[in-house]
Amino acid sequence: MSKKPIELTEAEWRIIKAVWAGEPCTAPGIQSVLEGETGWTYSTVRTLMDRMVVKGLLAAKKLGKMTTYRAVATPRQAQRGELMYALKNAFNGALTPMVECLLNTRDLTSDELDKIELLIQTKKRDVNKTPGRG
Amino acid sequence: MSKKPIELTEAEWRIIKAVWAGEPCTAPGIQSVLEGETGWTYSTVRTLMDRMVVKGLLAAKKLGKMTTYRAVATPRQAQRGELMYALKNAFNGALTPMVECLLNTRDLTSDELDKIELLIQTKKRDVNKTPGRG
DNA sequence: CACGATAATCTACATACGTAGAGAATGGCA
DNA sequence: TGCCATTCTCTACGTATGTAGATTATCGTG
Repeated sequence: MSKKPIELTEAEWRIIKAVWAGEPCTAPGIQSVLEGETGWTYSTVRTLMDRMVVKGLLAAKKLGKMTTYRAVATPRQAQRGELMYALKNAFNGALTPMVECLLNTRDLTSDELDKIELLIQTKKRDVNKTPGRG
Repeated sequence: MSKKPIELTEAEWRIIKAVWAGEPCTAPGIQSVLEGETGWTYSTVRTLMDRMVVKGLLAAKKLGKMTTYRAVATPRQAQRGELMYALKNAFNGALTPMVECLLNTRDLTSDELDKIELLIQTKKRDVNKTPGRG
């Protein structure tokens, strides 16, 4: 039942983010949105989108002469998939080292640190409420 | 000068982790280590390793009939690269949401939470010492 | 020195990915 | 109704990736 983790290439990320931003949408629409940053032609965008449909990342529906697309994968799922990939491969599933590496990745503002600390605190409260997993 | 971020495929991750674990090493050695989990033949392992040399991930040196390999990419670099990929594509560079998603990825033990909280606290102290960026 | 075990080299092939052109279809407007 | 613009469909091609077989070279041993 549980869908296996999603993995997206950079090109696919660009596409799906544009789709999320304006669902439902058309290939020409996405192309014009991405044209500036990528320089992709209509053909390129269309090919990518159709391949993503095959992969189950997007869904397409034909309306008259146009095809509209919407995302099947949610931002959460996609983000999760990316994280799982890194977690599994780069950190052998160990979450704390991954967080640590992330925190060292760049200088954090004290604002960011505060936010993250708050997240931890909230989590802690949850852990105490919800009986722990094994 | 600054090396551009490293990205590894799953196969490459397996290889490089085995290499890190026993540098310097040989292809037959890595193959026998990975045989159980992957079923890869010598040819497969060898091809992967040589391609990784071309990419600058590993370095090879010939000693008599054997070729020994060592990693060029460090674990830090490789992990960093993976993280950057996710950060850039899945989170548009926003670190806090990434940490948040990570924390929601699975139930954390209160031990893990403590460790992470400690990391934050340490960071906070650093921020106060080191003059902030911008 | 000849042979067998081990390692190496070369070649191959299917699938995925990035990128796109050429030509067909279709719908709206003059 | 015919033409033009818009969109679609098909095909293509180079590189990357996963996977590996066939053949050759080499080192140590008898």
